[in-house]
Amino acid sequence: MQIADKYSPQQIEQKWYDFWIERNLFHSQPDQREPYTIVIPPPNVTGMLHMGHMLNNTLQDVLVRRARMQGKNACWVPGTDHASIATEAKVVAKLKAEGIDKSSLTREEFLAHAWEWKEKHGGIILKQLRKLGASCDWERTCFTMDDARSEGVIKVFCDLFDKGRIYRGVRMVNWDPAAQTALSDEEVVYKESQGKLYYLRYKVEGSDRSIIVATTRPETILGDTALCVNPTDERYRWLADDARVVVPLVGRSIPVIRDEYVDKEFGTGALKVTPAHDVNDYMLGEKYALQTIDIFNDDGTINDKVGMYVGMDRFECRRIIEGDLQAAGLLDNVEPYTNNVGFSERTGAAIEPKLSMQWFLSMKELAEPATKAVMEDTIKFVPTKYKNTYRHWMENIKDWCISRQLWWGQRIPAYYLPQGGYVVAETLAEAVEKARAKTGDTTLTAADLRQDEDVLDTWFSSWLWPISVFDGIRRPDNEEINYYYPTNDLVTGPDIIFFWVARMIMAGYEYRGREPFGNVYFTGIVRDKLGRKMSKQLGNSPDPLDLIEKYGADGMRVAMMLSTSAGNDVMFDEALCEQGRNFANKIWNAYRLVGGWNVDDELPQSDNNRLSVEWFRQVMRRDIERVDEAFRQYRISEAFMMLYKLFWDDFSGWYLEMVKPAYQSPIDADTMAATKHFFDELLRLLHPFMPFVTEEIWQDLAPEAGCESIVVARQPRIVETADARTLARFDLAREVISSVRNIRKQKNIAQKDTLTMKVMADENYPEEYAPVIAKMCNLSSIDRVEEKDPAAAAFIVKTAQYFIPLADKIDLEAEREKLAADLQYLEGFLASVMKKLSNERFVQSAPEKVVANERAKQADAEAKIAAIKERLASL
RNA sequence: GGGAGCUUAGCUCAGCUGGUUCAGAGCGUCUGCCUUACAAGCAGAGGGUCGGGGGUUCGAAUCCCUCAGCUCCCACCA
Repeated sequence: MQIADKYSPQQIEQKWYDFWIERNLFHSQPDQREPYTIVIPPPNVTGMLHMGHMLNNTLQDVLVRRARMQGKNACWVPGTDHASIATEAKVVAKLKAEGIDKSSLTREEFLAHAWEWKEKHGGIILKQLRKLGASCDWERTCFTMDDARSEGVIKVFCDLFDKGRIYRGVRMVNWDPAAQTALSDEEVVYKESQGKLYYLRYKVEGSDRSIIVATTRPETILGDTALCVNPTDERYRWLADDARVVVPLVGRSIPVIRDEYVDKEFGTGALKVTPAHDVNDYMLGEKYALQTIDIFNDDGTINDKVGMYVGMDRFECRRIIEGDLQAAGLLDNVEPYTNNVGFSERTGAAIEPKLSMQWFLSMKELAEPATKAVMEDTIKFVPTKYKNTYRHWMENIKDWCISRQLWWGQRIPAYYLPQGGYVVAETLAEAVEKARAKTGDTTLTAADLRQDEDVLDTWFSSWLWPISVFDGIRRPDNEEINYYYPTNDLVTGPDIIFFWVARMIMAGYEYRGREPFGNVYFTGIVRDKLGRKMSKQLGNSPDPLDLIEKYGADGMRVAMMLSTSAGNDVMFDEALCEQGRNFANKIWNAYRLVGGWNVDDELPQSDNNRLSVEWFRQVMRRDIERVDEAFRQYRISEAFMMLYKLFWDDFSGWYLEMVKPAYQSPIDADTMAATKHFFDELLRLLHPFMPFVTEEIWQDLAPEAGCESIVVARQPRIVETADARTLARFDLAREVISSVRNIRKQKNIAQKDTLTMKVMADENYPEEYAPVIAKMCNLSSIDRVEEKDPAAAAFIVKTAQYFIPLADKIDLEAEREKLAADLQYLEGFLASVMKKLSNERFVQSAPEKVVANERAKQADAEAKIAAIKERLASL
């Protein structure tokens, strides 16, 4: 076989992905096997693949490929999310660039544009996932706004409405003036921002005194309907109980109220109350029956309620009003001030608290079983620290504002009646029926009904995802949902634990009566190697597709595995991709070696080869067990690291070197068969992590007739635990080999120069490995001797002494120094052991095992010391 | 303001309920090698008083207290 000495992923990855797809190897349908299911966290339909997706989807693919190779019916369901606000914002921007204003379009026209955009840009991200090697069942690709999912959403809305869980009402909500929609609390991110604190002068009516009020938002004086001080505040004792003040510039007379809510320490201890534009002020307004004046239009400009600054943007207004207050002598002071301002997660606009009519979902009852599920580990969180976060949120859960003033999404199925009131129904026809029943007016037709303009929050569809992808909402008893639900593992980021994870759990219990998944693996955030978040502005976010192009998908996946541990942030460094690529190349070259061997059927298996094979068999057993255990604990990168070392060090560095025939010499059939078997097992173990290079080699290795791909081959399983003695004895041999190499290096003797070795053996001499030692060290002979050889380079492993006769090359002084250093260390070590053993309290209180071990250490150290002293004396 | 977590080699991290090789791994660094699988490699080496201080214990990286620094989540006093 003539193959390149460098592995070229670019040439083979597409080939094998196509092969897998042609054979339909990722497709799943219910059968007798145990199912293993993952639903993808649906990325935004018009999104692009970023490093976070790479991490997340690599992990999912590792899990699903491994499950598939364990003989489970593995099903990974892909799909995308319609991402209401984000997508609508993109479409609006695109139309604007074309000179089309959204407000000039009808709902239907706008949606036509939006669907067009979705068809054009939608699903690119899923194509990109194929480059990574994701083994999704593409036939099952879903979209949160396709017919099946949308019908499910509407059905759930109606159901929850009928159950009395959904209500409509006027509440203070987070208003995004850019998107012009309400947002849920979770969609608001608070950031510290540099602002000013303005001290405004409110003149007291019928007095020449005034009250100074500190505020960060002077423009909201237009909506002031009261002034509030703390009743215990001495500074305001002089105010009459029914005192009134005049709003600066506006001239409106407002009452002074007294409430404990006001913090005397802040500013001047006086608070202006604007019930329409501040959550706390709103509560005060309710409590004291204050007037509510909403001064903003939906886009954040000033409306005409007050007749001042009309049409001006809120921030512009703030600037102008500052000047006007100054000019009127009503601005006492301005100082810099840092405060937390809420911004829209999607559009970045500063949130405006706003009173408006919205739909809400009552959460308390839904939260109960969902909280329990996680706290009692029916659903396991990895890492467990997120249980606390989860519980805290669930126990303080607020009702969910589910309506959005957008067009891109599922329209709320509420229909308003001409005579007032409304009905909620899954279809228009049903709505007409309900309307007739409700009003008694049998002449009502569809044309008389007006459907609510709002759509539902995107998360109101994604919370159903683990159910809806199997059509379990519309057809709750279908074969698929019964088979695949609950899913097994969910891999996602902790940033959407409330948005998504918690709500899926609630929906799971509400609509299936049980958990939607068994385990939730939280990944960290991908950062650059300096620890900064990846962002477009910083330009520190590499394009994953470029990296795949450069290092191969396997290299990329390895980079992800090397940099992650559950729940910790990922410090990504391109050097890790390089390491991944190098590893793929290592595997490739190991195969070039083995593939190039010629078998001689007549050749008997040498002791060397028999020993090597037996040793490596034990190594495999030991490591497979360790890898299994790591997977059980979801320590996935640790599992990978074990395999990395197993392949690179034990297999390539030791085993292959041990059995490698001399140049152009043949190998015996038994050893070749064993080596191929090991290689096959290693490839299977590595396949979930590195699907492409393993398939490429595995196909050539062809270990299994009738199995078309490593994708559906089985993971190696151990039937017997590793023999610890074999492993321990080999470790001694390995130490001998290292020692000889050291001598060669010190004396500058090339590997090709043959040496001989003498051993003063005891039970710590791994004699059975003599052939291996001889081969690895290029020794022509290993002889047992009873006497020391003073004219040789010597070393000691445990208590056995080894001598390499070197004629004139020994440096006695150097050896003496080294022995003296060893001696000193060992004596110190022995002293510390003796100190413990001579301590009665240690001997009494420590467990027997520990004491016995200390005694063993003592004996061991004493024997070694004796050997070294002996050696020193002979020099 | 409330809560959670982190601090171990130059970097990224592992060290589970205190006691074997408890001070580790990978990468990087340094040294020597183009030895017919692989220089994307091989053989070696150096490197940390486990953030500071105190305590419990025969024994602490591991448990407790305290101080310092960092990160995240929740709340949102204008």
